Amino acid sequence: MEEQRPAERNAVTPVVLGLLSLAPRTGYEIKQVVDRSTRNFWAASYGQIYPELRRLEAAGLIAGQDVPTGGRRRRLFRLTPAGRQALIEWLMGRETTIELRDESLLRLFFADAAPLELGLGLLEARQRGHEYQLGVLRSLAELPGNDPQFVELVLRWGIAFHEWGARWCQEERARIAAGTESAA
Amino acid sequence: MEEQRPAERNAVTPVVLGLLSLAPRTGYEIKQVVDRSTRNFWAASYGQIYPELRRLEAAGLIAGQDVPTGGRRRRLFRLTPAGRQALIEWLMGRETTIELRDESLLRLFFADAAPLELGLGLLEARQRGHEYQLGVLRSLAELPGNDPQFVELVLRWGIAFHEWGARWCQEERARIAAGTESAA
DNA sequence: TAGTGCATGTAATGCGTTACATGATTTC
DNA sequence: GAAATCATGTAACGCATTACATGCACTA
Repeated sequence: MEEQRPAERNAVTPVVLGLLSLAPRTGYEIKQVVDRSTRNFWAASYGQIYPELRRLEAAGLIAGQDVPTGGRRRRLFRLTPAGRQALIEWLMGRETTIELRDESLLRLFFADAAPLELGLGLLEARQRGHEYQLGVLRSLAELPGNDPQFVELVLRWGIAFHEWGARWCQEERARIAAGTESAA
Repeated sequence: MEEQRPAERNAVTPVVLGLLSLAPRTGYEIKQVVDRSTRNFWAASYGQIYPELRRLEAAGLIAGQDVPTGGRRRRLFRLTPAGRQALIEWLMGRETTIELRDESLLRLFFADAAPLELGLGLLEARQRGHEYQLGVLRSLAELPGNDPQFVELVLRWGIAFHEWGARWCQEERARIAAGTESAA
């Protein structure tokens, strides 16, 4: 028996619909924008994007038109009303996947197996990682042109998160160092 | 031409080595511990753990012995000196993968496509998620028995992170609500 | 004219989860 | 004696990344 497929969304569906809700784009452009914006909390690759664009067009959620540049073929997609509806339904969705794979935390977790200096070094490296990301995001925020408020909100989240993370590492390093002194 | 494989580590290698550095365990127990500790930042499944245990034993990094409980077979693994060395080398490693897949942030990012109340609802839902995780981790922290200091450090990280995250959501909700009032 | 960027697309690869199979032991 | 838990193990599945193939356009 064939299953009914209401929309059959997958991991890239919301990214494609969402980005097209902000502006019409080609598959190539979608990938570029993802790499400069959502990549840090939601990645997507060509191998997902192009098949998904065809699927969503067949489902009537997006509409593509050929807009060649000279002899170079180019297909621009825009969101249809049905697509906007699907996006909003996803926004209202209940279940929410959140997954983290953080090797830096894993190293910290097992740092008791090595001398204390190694653990302190891990904390310092983690702090530097936060500070680096902070630099990237801050330069993004300083770029001219104002984003929609929730896009800007998420950028602010990233900045605040890395600020917090760097501070936390700093404080814990001081804490451990202080504990070592009194024990010595 | 056959490649030289120095250790051929994969994603579960450090978890297995690390957990066995704390205590000898069976594959089943490793899975249990992972699900109660590292799962939130580094997951592992049976399909990875059991093959990896055999692989690591063949490589001499861990040693298994049969310790049946009555007629139920049971194989306990412990770290060898070579395994401890491999763990420390991983701890000193330079490249560090950090990946996040956070559908809640993705929804926020695209919330401009819907009425403002929906975006505020997303922030509130995110805050509740943080508060829920906070409850889980706090009850973990209150459990008797003291963990090694870096294990405890990572638990503190989780608690501090969710405290920060909940506070951030709260503040941004207030911020947006204030902005709406003055605009009205 | 060589190299980079725009643009589309797919095949192969690798990996992790899910689901299932098996069987013993403990608990209610 | 039924259900839950301990314990091991693997096959199938789904999914995402990587890598490659193709070809045009721009620029140094």
